[in-house]
Amino acid sequence: MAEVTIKDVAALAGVSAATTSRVLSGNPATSSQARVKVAAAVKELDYRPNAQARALRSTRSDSIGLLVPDVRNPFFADLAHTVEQAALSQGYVTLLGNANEKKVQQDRYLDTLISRRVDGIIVAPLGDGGGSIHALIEREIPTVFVDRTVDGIDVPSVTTDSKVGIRQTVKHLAALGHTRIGYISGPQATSTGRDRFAAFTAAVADAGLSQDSDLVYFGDFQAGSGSAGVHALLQLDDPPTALLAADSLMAVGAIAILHKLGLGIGTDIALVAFDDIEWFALLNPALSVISHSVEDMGRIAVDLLLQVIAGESPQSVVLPSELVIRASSMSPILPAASRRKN
Amino acid sequence: MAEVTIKDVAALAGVSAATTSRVLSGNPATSSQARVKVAAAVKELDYRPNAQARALRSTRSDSIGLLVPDVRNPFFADLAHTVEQAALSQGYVTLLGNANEKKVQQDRYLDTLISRRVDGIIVAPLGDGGGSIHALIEREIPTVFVDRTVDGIDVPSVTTDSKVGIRQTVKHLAALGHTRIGYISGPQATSTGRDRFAAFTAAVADAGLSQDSDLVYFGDFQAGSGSAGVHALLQLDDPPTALLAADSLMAVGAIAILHKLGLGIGTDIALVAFDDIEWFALLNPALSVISHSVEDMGRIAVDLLLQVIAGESPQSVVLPSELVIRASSMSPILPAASRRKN
DNA sequence: CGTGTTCGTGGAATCGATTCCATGGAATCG
DNA sequence: CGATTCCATGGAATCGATTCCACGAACACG
Repeated sequence: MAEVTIKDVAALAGVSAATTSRVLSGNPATSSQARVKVAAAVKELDYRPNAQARALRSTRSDSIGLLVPDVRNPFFADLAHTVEQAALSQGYVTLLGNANEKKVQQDRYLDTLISRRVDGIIVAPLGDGGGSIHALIEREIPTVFVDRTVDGIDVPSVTTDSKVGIRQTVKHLAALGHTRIGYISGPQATSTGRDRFAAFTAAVADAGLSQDSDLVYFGDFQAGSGSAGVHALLQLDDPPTALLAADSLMAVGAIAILHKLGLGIGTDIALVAFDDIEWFALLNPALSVISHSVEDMGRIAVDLLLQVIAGESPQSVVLPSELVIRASSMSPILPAASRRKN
Repeated sequence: MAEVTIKDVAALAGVSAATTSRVLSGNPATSSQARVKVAAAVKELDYRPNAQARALRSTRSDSIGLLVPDVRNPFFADLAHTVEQAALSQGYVTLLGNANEKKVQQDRYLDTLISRRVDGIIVAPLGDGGGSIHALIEREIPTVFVDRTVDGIDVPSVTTDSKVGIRQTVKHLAALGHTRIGYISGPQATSTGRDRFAAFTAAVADAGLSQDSDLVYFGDFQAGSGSAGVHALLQLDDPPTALLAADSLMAVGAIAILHKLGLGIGTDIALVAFDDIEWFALLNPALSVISHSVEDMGRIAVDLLLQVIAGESPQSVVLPSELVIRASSMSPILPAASRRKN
């Protein structure tokens, strides 16, 4: 334990620990001689303050927590990246937790983050307001929801307005002649799952398309359920001619099984995905997507959180979504006769 | 500041803080009555120990740091995921840092992690052994390198033996008739960049293929340089008929520009990428890859780190790599006459 | 020239938990 | 039955930094 402490620095600089601390924290009540002597001693000893001790006394840790449902989901990886960069530029370090789409793991991480006394938490929540999410509110720990929200819990949030993008998509598909659109939905236990489903239902009704409830498959935002969804939808007596997947991972699963079944995306069946991912444009055919800005979402989430930490009560922000048409949904529908049936 | 401390718990339970601490840390020197009373008080007050104070006194923080060069690189996102899960199962939380392929940011994060007194650090290093990497060693902070290493710095590591996979790839491409293979290399400032380049050079020589140095483009492991590399290689007087990209992001860049140029992957030009990513199999045509196990890498890195923390000196581990042939490199080479030239 | 500010500084208390040490009561042994 | 061991327990020191408070020197003003 040859740990260098503030006392060692103080001794070498020939001043007290109190003065050393003042110099290090930029307190103006210090003489220039003290400043240079301390600076020299710090350099000489390669001193790094113990963040734990500092946090214990000053009750701020200069760190925030970010809890995402799944780091491997490119959308959340991007989010982690932007949040982390934005936080860093404000002097905060980000502790990343991965709930792995499991409520118990979410609770486990929230507990840990609370224990470590992070200054605030950004979370894309899953489940209802029970468990540790509730504890956050009770302890008045600065919290911001990102991407998703939780009913009955009133904290600032940054979310996407999925209505516009989904309405555009349905209209676009209808214009190509599609009347039966299959929807691979997210879980109704998440706010994004519910919102997008509601938006889809409304858009389909408005466009006068089939509202057959068989056309909706409820997945879990993971790749596997995208495959399962396609499988189920294609086995209908009157299968859909276009598909909309409520997130990128389920779209990946859908693409995988469509390949396997030998169905041509964009020709045999149209496909649109929610969430824009760099690679989707590289697929052949390129995938149409409902795009929304991760960068804005991450940046704004950090902004809001810092405001909450500062004691303010910022308004929630809703970001727009927008359809980006690519080859996977460009061809007009084929006459029924020439379509294969699975 | 309605923070619940161990004293509150002690008071409610009718015992001292010392006893409460013993109960909470599972010290056997406690009576069963004390245990039940403390447990009840903890529950009643919803007490969470202050991890900072605990770490300050006990000099362990039960946390490890993971520093990756880029979270948005799916390979490192996967790595983050497995490391985090493996660490969690051993009772450690992971603090994720993102160097963003920048040495200054790497140093910034290492400093922060050192300040926070993490129990150990897993890092995929960039740059030479200077800066904060050096400080890690000097302070004898348990460190493990993952994926990459740093010359002259002797810490346990988990890396991939790229030789086998690259040799298989070159042999495979040669068998299809390719004689000029373009190589989009990683930066020579990273160990993986150097290793893979050396392996490629050796394999090409062994197979008796063209060793034209113009066939090598030096990129930076990011998508943009993949595009730039393809661009440069195709402008040669005698352009390559097959390409090998040294990581997944550069492969993504390569695919993007090949699409843009209207060149058919697997037909006009063969393409193989290092790093297996779930989506690569979904591309049309599916991408041939040199695959290595991220799961193993992450799990073993955590294993090694825990051993180092425990004071042992484990051996470094080298994992195998292997060629997975898919459609992007399956067709025999076309006769030169029928190939378009760019 | 004395009184009153201003200003840099050091001593000491403090944050919340862990842990050494001493204590007193119960259990065990000769 | 007295002496010894054992064991649960509480008091107090401790980890490393921050910050309140008081002190003394320097300076300005009347």
